[in-house]
Amino acid sequence: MQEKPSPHRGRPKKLDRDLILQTAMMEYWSKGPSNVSINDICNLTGSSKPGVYREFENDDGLKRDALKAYQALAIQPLIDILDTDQPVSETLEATINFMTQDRGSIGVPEGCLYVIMGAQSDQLGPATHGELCKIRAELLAAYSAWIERAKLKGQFADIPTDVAALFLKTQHVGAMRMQREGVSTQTVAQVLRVGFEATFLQA
Amino acid sequence: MQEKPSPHRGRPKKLDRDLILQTAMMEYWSKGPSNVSINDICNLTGSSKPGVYREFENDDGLKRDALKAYQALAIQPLIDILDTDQPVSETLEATINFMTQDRGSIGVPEGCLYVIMGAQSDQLGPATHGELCKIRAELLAAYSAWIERAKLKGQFADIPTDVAALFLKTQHVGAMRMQREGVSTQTVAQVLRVGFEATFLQA
DNA sequence: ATTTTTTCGTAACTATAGGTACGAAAATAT
DNA sequence: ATATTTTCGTACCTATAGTTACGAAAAAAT
Repeated sequence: MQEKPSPHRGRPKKLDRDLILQTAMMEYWSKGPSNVSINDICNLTGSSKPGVYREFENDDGLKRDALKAYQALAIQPLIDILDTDQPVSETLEATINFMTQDRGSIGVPEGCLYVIMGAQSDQLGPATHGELCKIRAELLAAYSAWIERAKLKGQFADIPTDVAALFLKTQHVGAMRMQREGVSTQTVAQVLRVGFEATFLQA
Repeated sequence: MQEKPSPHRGRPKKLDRDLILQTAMMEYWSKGPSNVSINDICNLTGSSKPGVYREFENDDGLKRDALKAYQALAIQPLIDILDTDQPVSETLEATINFMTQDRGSIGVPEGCLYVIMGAQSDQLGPATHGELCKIRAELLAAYSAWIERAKLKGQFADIPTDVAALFLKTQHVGAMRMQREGVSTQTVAQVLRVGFEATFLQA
């Protein structure tokens, strides 16, 4: 574990890449990507503008990397739940719990940055857009794999896998949207349950 | 029916309010509200900028009125379908048909301006935001009333009406989102069917 | 004709966004 | 010490957004 893969020459690096990334992610998440400028990020982190551009190339690059950070923080755990081989009903419970967990208590904004960016992709650059596509594919793949496994257990309704995956993602996105609009956690969970149980066959 | 409630004095009005409104609505709808400037609207309609401001007060006012025009064009018909007293299965069919009708053939963009604006409300002014809330309330009320009627007929699952209304709206919004992302009309219809039939009890 | 009323549209203003030129600063290597 | 390398950050540039000041134009009323 090398502390510094440090270049042995030149002025030492001051810019804190990770601080910028975390700050950007949280700002985009809570205020919406279009309401956060590079200037804002600079002021919040004490970085200089050229520094940020040197590190992330441009606005698009910063957004893409912030989205990557978000995927690691909040999407991958969901995928992991879906990938875990456990009874169908337990996966459903775990998924609902994950989606409706209290955000305030863990110091994280409502909603989902991936969903927000997806709904505002008309204002994003090609790099961020590409990352969005990648995450969408990963999520759909995770849903599809889980559905296939549930089908083998005879616990999933007779619905084409691709359609079912889109359906589940619709519920997911809908939950994030409602959460952002201020619908109570309890209600969101109830709505999710309606959707998830619609595809679920009691063993 | 008075052709002109015309002011009898002053320079005659040249500005075409309706042309601006229709143009703005279509542009917002197809490109996203934040990708259409007042300048664009002026160029497209041959209006002058101060003219537009005189008529709509500001950007927010224009967006609000464009959204109103959209509601009359594309939301009210859906509410009318829900309000029509007909067998539950027929309402479901009509709704799915309405949501997945071919847009190209009737010269109208994919997706739904109301859904788009709702997903980008962090970039909208108070007037447009207020109109969004109004439409959301109208839609939820229409869904709720329909659900109550279906329940009386014994054709709706045992789900709290407010939860069911949010669930149906989730399907609606999801369909519009998928349509915008390029999912085929057929697939969107299939996904909608999964959701709608989940709440439907055969008579 | 002249005044009054209403609308017109050119040409500005202001703010902020993304983005960069460039010389100074801080470290190592010679 | 000097040269080399790397990063730093002030100060700027450009584009475009929303918005408006203001004098001209076109009609009706006097």
